[in-house]
Amino acid sequence: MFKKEKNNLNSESGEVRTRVAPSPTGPMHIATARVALYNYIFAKQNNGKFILRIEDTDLERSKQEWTDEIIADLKWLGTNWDEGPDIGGKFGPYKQSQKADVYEKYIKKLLNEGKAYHCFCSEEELEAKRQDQMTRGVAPIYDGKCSKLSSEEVAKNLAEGKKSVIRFKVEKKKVKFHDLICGEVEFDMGLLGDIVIAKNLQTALFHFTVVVDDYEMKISHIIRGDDHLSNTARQILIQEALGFPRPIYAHCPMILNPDRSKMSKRKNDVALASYIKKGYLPEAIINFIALLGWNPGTEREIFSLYELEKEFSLEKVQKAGAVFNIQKLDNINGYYIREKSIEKLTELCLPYLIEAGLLEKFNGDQKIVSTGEEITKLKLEKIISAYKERLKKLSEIVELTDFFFKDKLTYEKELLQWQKMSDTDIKDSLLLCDNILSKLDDGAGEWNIKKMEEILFPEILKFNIKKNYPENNKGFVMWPLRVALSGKKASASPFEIAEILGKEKTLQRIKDAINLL
RNA sequence: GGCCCCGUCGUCUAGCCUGGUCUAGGACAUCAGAUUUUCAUUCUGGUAACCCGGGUUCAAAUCCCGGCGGGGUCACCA
Repeated sequence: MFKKEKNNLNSESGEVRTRVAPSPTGPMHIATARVALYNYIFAKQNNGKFILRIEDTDLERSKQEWTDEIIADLKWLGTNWDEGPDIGGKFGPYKQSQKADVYEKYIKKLLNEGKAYHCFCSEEELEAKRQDQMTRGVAPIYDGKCSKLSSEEVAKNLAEGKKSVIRFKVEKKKVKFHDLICGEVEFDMGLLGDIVIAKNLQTALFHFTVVVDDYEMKISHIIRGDDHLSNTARQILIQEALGFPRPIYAHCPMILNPDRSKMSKRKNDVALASYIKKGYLPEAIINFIALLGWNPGTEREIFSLYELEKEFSLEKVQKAGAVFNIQKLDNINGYYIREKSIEKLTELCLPYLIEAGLLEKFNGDQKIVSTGEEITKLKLEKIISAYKERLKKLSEIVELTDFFFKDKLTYEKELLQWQKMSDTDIKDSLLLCDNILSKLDDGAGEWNIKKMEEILFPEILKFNIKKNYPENNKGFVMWPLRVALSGKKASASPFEIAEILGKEKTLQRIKDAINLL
């Protein structure tokens, strides 16, 4: 792949204005998030404006709830838009559904100038023709039948109320345009049929509304997905017919499934909302999607949104699609989790613990655990702290720490076994823990990790000698203790857990384990 | 099928424009080791790629041509 030639990224004159134009027909796609990010950053670095436009012309499929989700998602990412209708002092999104009159004006203009025409072909008729073309191995395009209708026939059909759509006459010529990412692109429009730009005067369709809105919103740069590359030529033709200036285009490569097809919900989780729910941090998502198809040309990989505004450049965006690699996302997310302060991380984890029913309600600083017991903010922070390094995503906090919030633990007794210990050995080991740890004076502040190590470690040595275990292998005591306290084979240090659990609960759990044997 | 785009480790990529410094660099994943009571973190090391074939050249991942492969798009969706 060759480097794109350098471009003056600013439009000829005036302000840089970019937009993201999702359609609210489902959850916001992760690819939309990336396109939004690129548009946002590009606008920021050029002192321009970033705009959100909801493309809800398809009334049947568009839903307000999805619009709400798009808004929430964008805010979550931190890619706020700079303009829009006033909604209680804040910027709302522009919505195409509210602009029918504007589109109608332009549709009429094209109709009057003979650049568009009414088409009375039925969908069945069209479908049949398409099938025929396909079987003959020709490109399935509209034959332009209705463009040949006389104005009398059209008037007659219209008067009869015959169902029609409005088609744009596609000029049979080559359309060439420059793309900031793809370079020079050329399409032969002779290969395309006349496109439907509106179902009727009141209902304009995608290709048309995009062109009109980008003009009316004075969009200077259109940064969007690669899948729109071939749409661009048609839209340029509509622009020309309407006498609009041509914006600057930049088509980003697709985000791919592992099999290299366009990332789709059938093969992947594509909704940004679902990543939010799983507990990915906005910093991580931003960083990760920015890197999907772009890199700074250095070996640096960690970027905040603010830093991206400084470093990002469209020239360094790849032309090839990029596979969405969840492992890399997890890695970056883990990094940002580790970067969080304990206070902040605890706050972020709280909703997950509550949703899982581990924590019930708040009582000022005290949180009520599902068992009815109260837990202090400090203790909660200790729990989170113990698991900070193990967290890849926030939702994992539940399975990692649930045992802190339960009364009784359930686990297989086999789990208590370290190497080839017999039940008696395990019992002896646990009895040792019970015996030694119970000596610690809780009231005197002795119940802490340091003290536990101090008194138990020498005893482990003796225990190992007595049992003929390798002297330095603390596992013969620590492993059964870990399982007794957590019920899990992977956990934080048993002492760390014991300290958080407190003396009473710790000893109780050790006894519970002994009873299992 | 037509048209368009793309092709460096498994994945994201640096290098390509301006050929030699590339025995191809980094990151994730993976493997091994260190630390450790487990997992994780951290650190060290390893395995692993220029799609193929021609051509140009003293020299090609880099330039040219041809194949092959992958993807996108061809709606009264966006």
